[in-house]
Amino acid sequence: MSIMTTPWVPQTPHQRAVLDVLLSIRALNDAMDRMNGGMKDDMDMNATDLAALRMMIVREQRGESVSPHDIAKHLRISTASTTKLLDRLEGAGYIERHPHPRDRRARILTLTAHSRATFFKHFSEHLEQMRRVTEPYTEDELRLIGRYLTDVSQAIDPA
Amino acid sequence: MSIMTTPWVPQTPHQRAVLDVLLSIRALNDAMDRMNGGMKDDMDMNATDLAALRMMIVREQRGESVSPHDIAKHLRISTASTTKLLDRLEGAGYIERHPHPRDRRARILTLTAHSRATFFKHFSEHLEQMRRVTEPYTEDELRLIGRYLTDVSQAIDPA
DNA sequence: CTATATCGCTAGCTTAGCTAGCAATATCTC
DNA sequence: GAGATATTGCTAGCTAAGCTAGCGATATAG
Repeated sequence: MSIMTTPWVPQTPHQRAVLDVLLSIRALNDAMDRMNGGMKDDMDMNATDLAALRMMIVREQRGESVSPHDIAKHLRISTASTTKLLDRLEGAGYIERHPHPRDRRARILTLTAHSRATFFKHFSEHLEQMRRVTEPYTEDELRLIGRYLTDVSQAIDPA
Repeated sequence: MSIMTTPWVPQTPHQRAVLDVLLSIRALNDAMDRMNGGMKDDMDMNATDLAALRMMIVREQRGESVSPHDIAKHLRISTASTTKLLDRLEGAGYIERHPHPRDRRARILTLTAHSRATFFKHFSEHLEQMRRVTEPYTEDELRLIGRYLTDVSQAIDPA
């Protein structure tokens, strides 16, 4: 059985360490599921809408713009579902739809200040706990960890 | 704005490093959203059912048993929705409902071999990529990373 | 032993995702 | 340029998945 979920038995301490890290990533995924579940309750929002918000926050941080199509691709839902999702988010004052400057079919989506504030308000408790466990590490260690996390993100989602 | 989503401006290189790590965790969460979206498509399954499966796999790895109630709490859905979810998973041959040995009201849920095999089959490509980026790190580095990831999981979801 | 709480379920309602298809616009091909 | 084709986001109507209310069976507290 274990050979199915984790396809090899580690032969060396290094392989064992690799496996442990991969397992801890799965556990982290699971913990994040739970955190997202909690936020969805607290913000009175469904899981998909919250994931869309999270995606927009990440994109904004990178200085990238977001279109309805981007949301659909990211969440793997249809563009029709995306329209409804955006209606909900816009109705609740979380986002705004703006015309694209060059393509008159397209829209540019932006977060409202209210959206960022609300998201942060509900995320801050978790953030505080995360900061608490992060701070004890040295700068070099943090750089290593940051690099690894970025590597994994890219491995998981090359786009 | 940035002061809203990330409530402080780092003053020292160490604080900057902490912030970078926290941001990369958010990016990882985002990448996992996308990975889960892909798997849900490939396995022809909805996001919640897949999250339930993921949770059961993690619990199994820890040697813990899972009840319908555990699923409801984990995913923050009602027990009624959980019953339907379990009907779907059972119907598709992913799980089995067994009687609890001591409590005749309760059930014990188990994964089928088919379930583990299917999950792994669709997860393996991502796993391979993750292993590829993980392997170059030294044993000591991996232990550090593993420890941090476990810390963060616990910080996010103490239960 | 009675009273209360818990477990998982059913019934019926509501919400959110899907397919099909459209108008408007952009881009490709000649 | 002109016509064909592709893309963007939307509406309409259907299907699926979550919710509340409440139930029978069983366990536990007083």
